This record gives sequence, structure tokens and C-alpha cells, in this order.
Amino acid sequence: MATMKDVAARAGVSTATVSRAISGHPSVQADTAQRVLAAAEELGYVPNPLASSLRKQRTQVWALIIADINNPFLTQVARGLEDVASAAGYSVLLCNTDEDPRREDAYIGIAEQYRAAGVVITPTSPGTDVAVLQERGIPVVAVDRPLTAGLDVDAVLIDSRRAARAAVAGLVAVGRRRIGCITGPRRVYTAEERVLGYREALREAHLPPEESLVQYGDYKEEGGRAAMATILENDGVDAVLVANSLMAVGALDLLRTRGLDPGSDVEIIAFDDAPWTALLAPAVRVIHQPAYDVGQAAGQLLLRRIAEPGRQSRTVMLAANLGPETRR
Amino acid sequence: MATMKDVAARAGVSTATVSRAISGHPSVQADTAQRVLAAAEELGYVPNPLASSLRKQRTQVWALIIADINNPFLTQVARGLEDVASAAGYSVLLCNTDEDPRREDAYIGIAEQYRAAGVVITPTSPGTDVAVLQERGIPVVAVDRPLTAGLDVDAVLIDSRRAARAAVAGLVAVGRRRIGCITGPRRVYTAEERVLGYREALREAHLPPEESLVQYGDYKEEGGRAAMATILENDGVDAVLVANSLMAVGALDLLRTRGLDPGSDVEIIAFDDAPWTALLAPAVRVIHQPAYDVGQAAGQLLLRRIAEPGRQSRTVMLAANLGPETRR
DNA sequence: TCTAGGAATGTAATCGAATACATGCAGCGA
DNA sequence: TCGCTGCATGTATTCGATTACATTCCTAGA
Repeated sequence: MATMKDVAARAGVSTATVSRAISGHPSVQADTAQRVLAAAEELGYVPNPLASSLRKQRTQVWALIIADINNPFLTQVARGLEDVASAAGYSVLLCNTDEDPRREDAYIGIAEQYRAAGVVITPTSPGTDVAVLQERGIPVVAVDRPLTAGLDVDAVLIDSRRAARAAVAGLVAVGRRRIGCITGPRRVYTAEERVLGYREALREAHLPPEESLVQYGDYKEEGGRAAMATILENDGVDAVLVANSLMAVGALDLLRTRGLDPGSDVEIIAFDDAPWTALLAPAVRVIHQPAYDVGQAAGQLLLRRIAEPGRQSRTVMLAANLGPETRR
Repeated sequence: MATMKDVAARAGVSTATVSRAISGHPSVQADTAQRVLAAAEELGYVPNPLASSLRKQRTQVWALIIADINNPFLTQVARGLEDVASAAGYSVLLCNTDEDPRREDAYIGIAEQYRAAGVVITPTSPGTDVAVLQERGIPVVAVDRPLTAGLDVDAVLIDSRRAARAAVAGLVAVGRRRIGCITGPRRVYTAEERVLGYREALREAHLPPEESLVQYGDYKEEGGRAAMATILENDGVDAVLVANSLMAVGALDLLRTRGLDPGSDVEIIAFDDAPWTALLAPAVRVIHQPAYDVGQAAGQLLLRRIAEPGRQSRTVMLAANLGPETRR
């Protein structure tokens, strides 16, 4: 494996000049730079990122710390981020916390030790401690869920409260009156926001809030099934807002086993448009979340902050939209 | 940030002793080691993996190079691998090739430059060149798809030919006669294997092979839709074997738009049991692939080969099973 | 008592690139 | 012509851990 030293020898210059030529330092004369680049080419020289990182105390790696790699929303985010990353010469280290704060903390530690160039995270809670990253000057972008205000952290969020409110208002408009809500884990921002939107819509429609119609799940299939079962203990439930697609699967499956028809007996609106949701239209309506765009925006925020570390933090808010009543 | 030097100073020893004490080298006296560890603890010393990697020419990172991060089968593989990795102190760098050989090649280069401790890959073709990794002594495990024989590469495969054959035989047994097959891209091992299994079953049932009933898709939704449309140009098609769940979504969606009833008009059996496939039972039967186990097995092969580099390569073959006709 | 050998530890080189500081040389004004 | 400025390049240190080789000291055997 050719090193910088070999290139230097071949080009008849010092390693310092090689380093400068390769990184495009302006104080290298054009013909010298040419010679160096040619020598590097001939030797098939590839810089060793480990050595470079050790010296610079910074890698070309972004850490993406997400709650669940099986969640299609989050994998779309990952793609959006990855595309921005690889276009800019970064690689993405994917870390799966499983909503476990201890795993999350471990991965934050790894990102720090590896001197990640940036971290994109869906915090398990707003209190997730990213101070250790900030102290090291590693930029952090929170996606989907914010971190406690006061920290200098960029964020990309989806206005899911508004989307939830609009969805429930729509249900009211078509005559639904006893509307349930299956949301994610307590203290998870998106879960709470979606309930808030739901409650706002009920209030606006002068429908009474009923605590037993709101169930907190785990954002996974099983939680959706259990939550739906509990909600159905109330009589006359005629619609349910479900906070993500995996829980929607569980909820729909439970309806099926009870012999209820989603769409007529119980209308379902779910967040996230996974590929398969189209199959269930019009029984299920979906709220489209621009997942890929979220990942892209996160990557762009990271790039900008890497270029300009002192920049004031900002939050990008994207809209989620209720899909058409029938898909075709 | 405390370094080894600080620990050495505090414990009153040299950095060499610190290094040995921390890595558990036997030639360090017990009380010295104690002292060193105590000093490290007090200073909150954390080793710098970059420095360590530079010296050892090896990181604690595994690269997972997969075709599509949105494919639920592959994300399950990723989870299985990640669990083994983190239990053994490795992190996983996730790389998404999108079935593009050039991106694949770029990621192989990155894995090499970063001196990954191991690489797990779903090759875009059997000819994918991993020589550069092998020359550097980086162990490679092929998952889901093999690499050309002759290379000293471990592999974890699923016997999908047998599963495909059994599935089609089952279709024949219930009276289906004109059976189509939607498979993945040409030259992708699993895609070809599934067609082979399909053809074997037809042959055994003395049904004529018909080329127009076999369509190659892209393992994505859109490919499934297009393939199904082409197959339906044949009259009397009464069943279709689909090679993965994303294409099944497209195929089912097309049936729906044509007003055909999956399960009765056209029976569908699809590879991969995504969470939502349960919703479509009994219209669709699924072939369960042990994706998580594949990832785990890959991780274990990697660990063993890291421990014992000269070990002869082996292939682990796991079975895929046709699920019950109705799920409950 | 002397010495060979081994255990415990220290010294210093090493991995490969980046960069602070040093040097040499050309150009320019006085 | 002298000396200053600044560009181009070189020299040598640095990042932090690992490890080959050196040293010290103790013990056992002759």
C-alpha cells in the first residue's frame, strides 16, 4: 500500500508538499502539484483515513442513531441522509437503539470516541444527553423528535400535531363521533404531539375527550394490537387515529380477528405511508410523512454546520399530509 | 480528555505498562494492573480507537454492504448482525448499494480504507470483486447470495430453491395449473434459484414450462406491478409465485386495479413475511425466511474467522418455510 | 558466590497524515 | 547593493496507542 512517503519520493518533494498538494492548499505551485498528483495516480495512492483522522481528531463518518431499523419511516430517513452524506464524502454509521436509553447512550459514546464528524439522532427522550458530543464540537441534528430547548442543536421535525388535527377533523366531518387514538410511547415527542392534535380536533368539534379512547403503544405491531383491543372495550367506537404504520398493522389485524371491517365499521387513519398501505386503501387512509426529505434536510443541516460551526441552530419543520380518501 | 500518558503518570508507570494492563497482558503484575486500572477509572480514561486502529491496522467496525435498506428482509438481517456485533464490541457501518455495482465497489473500497474488521455483503452479482479485502486479510461473509466459488469466503444462504419448489408443488396440489413466477433481477442468485425451484416443481408435475409466465423484476414494488401486468397477458393464470414481499405489494396492487381477487382468482405465494403480510392472509401465503438468524449466523462466522483466520471457509444453509394456509 | 534465565517493566520506534515552524530564494524598494 | 517581504518548500513534531527491543532485578542452580 503506497503511503504519502512513497508519493513524496516519487515526485521528488517532501511529504508536507504532498499533503498540501492533495488537500489543494493554495501555496503549492501549480506544476509541483501536478507532479505530486501524477505520482499519486501512478502509485495508486489512497490516503489512510485512520491516520488522517487521528491527526485531525475528526473522521469522515456520520453517526445515525435511530430507534428502530425496522421502522420504514426511519429507513427512509436513513436513505435521505446517506445520499447527502456520500455525495459529500461521508460514510454513515448506523446505530439502532431499540428505544433503549442505555443503548442510545452507548452509541453516543461511540460516536464521540470515533470522533464522528456529525451525529443525527432520533432521541429516545427530549432529555437525551448529547452534551458530550457538543463539548467535542461534534454537530448534532435531532430528527423527528426535538431535544430539550436551550441546547444549540439543529432539528428536522414534522408538524404531526397539525396533521393529526386535520385528520381527526376530517373524521368528524364525515360523521364519525367516537374516535380513538393509538399513539406511541409516553414522553416520545411525536407520540405526544399526535395526541395533542387529536385532542385539539375533538375540542374544536365540541366532542368530549375520553381518556379510555387514547392508548399509548410501543410504535410496533404488538402495541397496536393491544391498544386496539383496549379501545374496543368502549362501545360504539367508529374511528381510530393510529400514530404509525407498524401499530396500524397490529390494529387492523385485531379488527380482522374481531370480524370488524376497517373503513366502514371503524375508520382508520394511520401515520406513515409504507408501500403496502396502498393495498389497504380505501379501508385505511394514511398521513404521508416526507421521510426521505427529513433525512436529506438533516444531512444538509449537518453539512452547513460543519462548514460554519458557530452558526445559530435552527429547526426545519416539514408538513405531513393526509392522503386522498381513495387512492385511485 | 485523558490519554494513556496521563494514566501512566498517575499510576507511576510507563505507557507500555498501561497498555498491557488494559489489554490484560499476562506479564503485568496483579497489583500494578490494579493500580493502573484504578488510575484509568479515576481519570475517566477512554481509549482512542483511532490511535489504536492506526497502530494495529484494524478497526472495531464491521461493514454491512446491502442492496436495499428499505427491504425488510435485509433490515432484519442487519439487526441480527448488529446484535452479534455489539455483544462482541464491534460497531456496524451500514452501506446501501441500491443494487448498483459501482456503489458496491465504492463501499468495498471504503471498508478497505477504514480497515474494517470484517465485511458482510449481499453481492450485487456472484462476480463482485472482494479480492482487495482478502488481500488485506479482511474476512468477508456473503449473505443471501453467494460469491463465485473458489474464493475463500464464508456464506450464509437460504435454501430458497427448495422453498420455491415446495410452494409451487403446493399450488399444483390444490389444483392450480397455470402458475406464473415473478422473480428478482437476472444474475441475482436468489432470483435465479427461485425460478429454478419453480421450474423443478412444474417439471415434477408434468406441467409445460412457459417462458412468458416467468418475469424478472427489480425486487421492488414497481417491478412487481409491471411483472404481474405482463403475466396477466396470458389467459387463465391462476397462481403466481413472487420472489419477495415488496414485489408482492406491486403485484397485489395490480390485481386489485384489475378487479381480480388474490387468493381465489389468482393465488399468490410470496417470499418474506413482513409484518403486514398477516393482514392479507389468507389471500396471500408467505414463505418465511429466517432473516434475523441469517444476520446472526453471519456475525458468528465473522467472529470465528477473526479468531482463526486460516479456518476453512464454510457455508451455512438455512431453510425457508411456507407458512400455514390461513394464519389463524 | 556467581551466573543463566525469566519475569516485570521501561524506552523508543512505529502506524500515516497534518501542520507549526524553519529555510531558502526571488523580487522589490531604498 | 543591501535588506526586507513573502512565496514555495522542507524539517520535524504531533495525534495516541501498540509493541519490538532493552533493561532491571530476582531466583535457582552450579
